[in-house]
Amino acid sequence: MNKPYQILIADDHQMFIDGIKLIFSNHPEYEIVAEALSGKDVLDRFKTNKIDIAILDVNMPKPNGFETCKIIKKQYPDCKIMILTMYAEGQFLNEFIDSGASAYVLKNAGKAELLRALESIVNGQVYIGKQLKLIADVPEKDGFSKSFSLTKRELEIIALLAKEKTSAEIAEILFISTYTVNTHRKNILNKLDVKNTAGLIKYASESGIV
Amino acid sequence: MNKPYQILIADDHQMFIDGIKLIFSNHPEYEIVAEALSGKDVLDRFKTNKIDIAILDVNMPKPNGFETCKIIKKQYPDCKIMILTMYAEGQFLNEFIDSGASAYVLKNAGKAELLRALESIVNGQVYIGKQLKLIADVPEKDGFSKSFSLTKRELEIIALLAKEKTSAEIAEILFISTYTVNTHRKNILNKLDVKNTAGLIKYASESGIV
DNA sequence: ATCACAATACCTATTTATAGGTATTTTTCA
DNA sequence: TGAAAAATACCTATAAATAGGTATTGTGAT
Repeated sequence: MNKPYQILIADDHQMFIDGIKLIFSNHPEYEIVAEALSGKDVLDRFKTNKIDIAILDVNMPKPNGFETCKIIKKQYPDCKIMILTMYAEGQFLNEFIDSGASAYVLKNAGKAELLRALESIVNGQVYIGKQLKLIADVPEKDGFSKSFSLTKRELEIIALLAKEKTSAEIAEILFISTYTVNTHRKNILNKLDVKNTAGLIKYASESGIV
Repeated sequence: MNKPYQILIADDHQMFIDGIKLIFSNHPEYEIVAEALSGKDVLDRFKTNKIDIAILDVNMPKPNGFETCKIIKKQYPDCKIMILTMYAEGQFLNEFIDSGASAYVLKNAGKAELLRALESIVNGQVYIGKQLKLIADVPEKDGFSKSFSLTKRELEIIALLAKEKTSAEIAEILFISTYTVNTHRKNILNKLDVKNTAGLIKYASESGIV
């Protein structure tokens, strides 16, 4: 086997770092050689360790994930970087593209997706978490660029539809008019280019947002 | 109707117990007659209650799920036991078989699977969660995969619903009456214990049917 | 041969979803 | 601050789904 990839993990919560370490514990192709609790920490670790892949939390203190990423990329252009984020916020997409990172994944993505993202990275590809792709205008790599972006509200409504709620029930839960819910549903169906709720739920399920 | 099955739930997190109770709240065929927060608790409850089915968390304190299970089985061989686990860990499979339990299900399995597992149990079958079966290489004895008892026709209709077809379209494709399609849909919703097509497609998607 | 189940079909009533609009207010960002 | 995007709301009409039934025919297993 090749030498394992040397990985740095950075997050301001030690527990989260431990969780990630656990995932890697039975994956000898990756070796965690450094941990950091802040952006400044990360840069220090880079001075003493050889890092192949850095996994950075967006919401890290001092220089945040994206800022840290840019600095690293300038000094160590060969290092691949994965950005982890807590919430599916679309506005960070531009920052992500700017930062030069190779992967953008939700924290609650689960083990399988984390490993898939790493695999993409080591193969020189860019990986964007499925949930994040839904809310961002990301061109699909296979020519057909399905370009849509679901808003926060639309994602809320999808989540409730997946819980078998009717428009009227959703309206009550969100304190808005049933008319509004139906408008949102109309827009969602158009954006995702599906014909009905069945298609919508199937799409959402496959994309990992429900 | 027959007398409801008397159920005990054991988990060291009260919130989880409450969640399970909610699932049963509109299933009068099951009645929760006891709760326990530890293995020792469970054994105490057995002394005062008649229990038909015990639902035990693996990671319970004192005697854990499997140990508790063995003790119960020795004293109350007629009691059926369902073991719940947080993670899809294969190494517990042997313990499960040893323990004499009747069902082994992931905690995040969802309502439908929980109910299906219970149905299997009361029919004297052994049920192993789909995700667990995948990692455990359990031979497909007759009855395992059939436990959710969807008919061939019902599966066809689910597949077409996932392709965004309406009842009328399905009727045309299958050369049957729309009435018949709707009857099937009614039966499917009942069997899977979902409220509408959204729930149906979500379930089908999670189960790998579509 | 009979029994259970699957598949079929029909009926009615009600609820919910979809499709076509228009239009105002609020938020976000350049 | 001004434009764009998001969220809101309303209206109407039709299509579709859901829920409650009942009932007949085919089919495979004991």
